[in-house]
Amino acid sequence: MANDLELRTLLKSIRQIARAVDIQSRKLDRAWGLTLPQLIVLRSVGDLGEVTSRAISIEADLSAPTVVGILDKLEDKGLIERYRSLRDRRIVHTRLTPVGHDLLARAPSPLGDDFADAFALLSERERRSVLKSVDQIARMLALLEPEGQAG
Amino acid sequence: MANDLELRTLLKSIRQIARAVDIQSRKLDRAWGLTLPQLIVLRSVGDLGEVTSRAISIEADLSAPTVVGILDKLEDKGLIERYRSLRDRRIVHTRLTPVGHDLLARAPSPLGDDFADAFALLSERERRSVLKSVDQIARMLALLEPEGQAG
DNA sequence: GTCGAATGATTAGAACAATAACGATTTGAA
DNA sequence: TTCAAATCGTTATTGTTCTAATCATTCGAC
Repeated sequence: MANDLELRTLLKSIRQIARAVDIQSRKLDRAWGLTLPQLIVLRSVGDLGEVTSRAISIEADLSAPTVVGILDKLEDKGLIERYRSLRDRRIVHTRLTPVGHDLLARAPSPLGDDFADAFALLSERERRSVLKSVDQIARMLALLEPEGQAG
Repeated sequence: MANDLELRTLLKSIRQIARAVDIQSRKLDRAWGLTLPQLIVLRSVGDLGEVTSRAISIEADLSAPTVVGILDKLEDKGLIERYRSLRDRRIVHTRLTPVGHDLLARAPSPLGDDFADAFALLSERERRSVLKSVDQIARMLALLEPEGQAG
């Protein structure tokens, strides 16, 4: 079956990507004191304004507990601040501090400026193909998540 | 810059993939007692025969310490066994036990049979495009790894 | 008003994964 | 032979991430 070989190749590429992203995250941390997930969450806060944890969770594709852990770290670093909603005291809003806003403005491309440059060098056709394919994989994998999707 | 938006989209897809793979790994663990990295390493051992840790590390795209940790778990489960080389006592060889061999033969597709089915339904043209694009991203990201790559 | 269900955030626990540091062994040069 | 360098594997430490369980609060039925 040619399919099995293709699946192995695909899995290997996916693993390489995951590993490279992880390594890039550590590099980012050494250089900027922010890991990749932290930068992504910080960005989400910057994009969404005074945002609930749940909204960040959806925007950043991270589970709620993961978001909380990252927000804890960002708060420790003084980049964000949290406060409970007066309307509904279950809800916690998050917003950037001036320091966080400043850092976000200076932050590099999350996957690294080198990667961003390399990506920019691709033709528009190639970029489109890449985006489409990666999105396709993401969708196909996401289908499996909800238990009992069949029907 | 359209590029920035594209990079964000790409990053988001990559994150979705990473998360879906992680969730799939936990599902695999519940059903088979093996996480995805464990299955991948077990596969590598099955493919490569009596193999050194270093070779597994390269084949499976995992750091040496990570491989050791996974081999520890596989050994605890009785799926592999390790023994020091008589020629060079620094080297540790790994091989499948009969139990490991049997489990490997029954193991499901690492990304899930549902995903494998969905992938098989794609046209050959689509599959090729996906494989090419994902490999392209993997290569572009891998370029950044060696420190001081700039020439 | 009161009790149970639903919702939002959080904590507890377990696994993967990396870098850095270490120990053991081999190799090669003096 | 003896010591330095290289190599292989391992341990220590830190960080991300999930699921499951918990706490506080709100909403709805009565």
